[in-house]
Amino acid sequence: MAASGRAAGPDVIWARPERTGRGPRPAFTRDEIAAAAVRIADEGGLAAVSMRRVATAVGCATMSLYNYVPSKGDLVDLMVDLVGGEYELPAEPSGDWRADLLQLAHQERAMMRRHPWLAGAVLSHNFLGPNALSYLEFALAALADSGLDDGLKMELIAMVNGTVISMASSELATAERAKESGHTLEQHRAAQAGYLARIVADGRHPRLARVFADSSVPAADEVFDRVIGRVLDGYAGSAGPEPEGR
Amino acid sequence: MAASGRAAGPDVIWARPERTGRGPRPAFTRDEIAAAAVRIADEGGLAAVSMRRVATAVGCATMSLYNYVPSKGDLVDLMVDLVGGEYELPAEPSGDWRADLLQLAHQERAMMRRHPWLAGAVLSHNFLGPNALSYLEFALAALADSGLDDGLKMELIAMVNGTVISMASSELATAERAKESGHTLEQHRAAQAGYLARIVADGRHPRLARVFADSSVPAADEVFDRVIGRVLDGYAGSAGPEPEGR
DNA sequence: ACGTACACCGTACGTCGTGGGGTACGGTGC
DNA sequence: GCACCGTACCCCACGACGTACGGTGTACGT
Repeated sequence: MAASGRAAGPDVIWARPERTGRGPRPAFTRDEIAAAAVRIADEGGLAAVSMRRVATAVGCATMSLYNYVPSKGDLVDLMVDLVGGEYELPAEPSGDWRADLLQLAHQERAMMRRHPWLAGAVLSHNFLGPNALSYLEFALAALADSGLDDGLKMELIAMVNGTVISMASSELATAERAKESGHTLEQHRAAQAGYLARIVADGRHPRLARVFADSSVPAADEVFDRVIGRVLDGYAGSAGPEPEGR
Repeated sequence: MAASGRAAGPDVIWARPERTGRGPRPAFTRDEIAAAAVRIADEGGLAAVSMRRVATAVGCATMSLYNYVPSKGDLVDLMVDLVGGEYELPAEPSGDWRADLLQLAHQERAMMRRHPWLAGAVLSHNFLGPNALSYLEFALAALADSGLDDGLKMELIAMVNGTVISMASSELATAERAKESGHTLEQHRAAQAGYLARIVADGRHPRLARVFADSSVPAADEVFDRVIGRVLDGYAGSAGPEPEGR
């Protein structure tokens, strides 16, 4: 009665055991398959990840993948969590929660650049896999002595995450657009500037015109640090009633 | 020489004239087509938007759409900018820039709920169409007397945008997940809680366990206002050297 | 040792975006 | 007024997609 063709198992891929003990030994692991999918996505975008391509990459027939993964959506879940394992989480927080969160943000940004499909994937598949949970646990540990209550801790973590994703997305989307129109990034920027100049020339967007006139396009790295710092500062003042011995 | 099969025209859909004057009169306008596509996406997600479905919706053959739109990607551009026209921008800013930006954020959030596909679409197709430019112009006008320099104004606008999108995305992604697994939102939340409880039970995520234990799930609306307010506050202190009569 | 659950895979169905090419229409230049 | 030709329209077709189905062989639990 429930949905269409979902199997009887749980609807969370990580709650589904990888092996039941019966029958022939599987030739691969989920991680191998997910890793192959990640490789494909890294150099062709998420759209290039097809069951056929993943299958040939790992070396099996297309339909054999369905012995490991109930559907393609779950494969993307696995991909997201697999790259989530690339976080290098220290065993213990440093004691400076601002520095720790900034470090996490830097790592996340680097991951988004290594895996340009990641930003889009996490937004539509925001389920918490094991690696995401480890990340969360560490971030919470880093915020342990921040004075924030639990709700604010989660809020801040989500905020940092969202900010990183949104900054990375806009970077990546323009790069993507440039690539698919066959231009270099500079050609694309120039074309876009020309388009905007033509639009703005009608005089109905005076402020926009002034902003675009001195388009300095500041170094993205500095902007990133500044914005994340601002987010952290915004929460730093919200410490709870108990005094902290700073 | 340039790309593969791009037509000779400009690579920005809005720079392409809708009618050149020669040949038979077009039966539709781009806006009609985009509106049909929006209707389809509203009730089936962006994945439900196919050239065939849009064509039957407007009442023409599939391939006839390509007389109006060079590719499906450009159709999505048109869709994004079409709903961008739903902003109700006052003729003049109110004079309180915080209130104005909060108002814009509320409108944006409402749009994301009316059009659940929008969040994902703007992130991958972040090009500036006419309506997006009007939005930007108004936001800049609202920030005219904020004391922020132009770079910070744009940064703040992007930040508010990104925050709204990221909050909306996470809401929508869980709703989507619930729907496609055939559960109601409560069933889904319960299933997810059960999954997390089982994971967390191994004791290796103590802080996470505590956070999930008192999962209050606060009212989303309040959190939204609070977070946006925090973002605005974070920039309110960055006024430039010229004194403002606060 | 047996039975059976499961890994494997070939085939097939419906859908997708879109290229090619034929036909009818209607502004533009003589 | 007429010829021209760029454009709108549409049918057909291609390759790729996700995945349902059903058959075959293997190795574990009993």
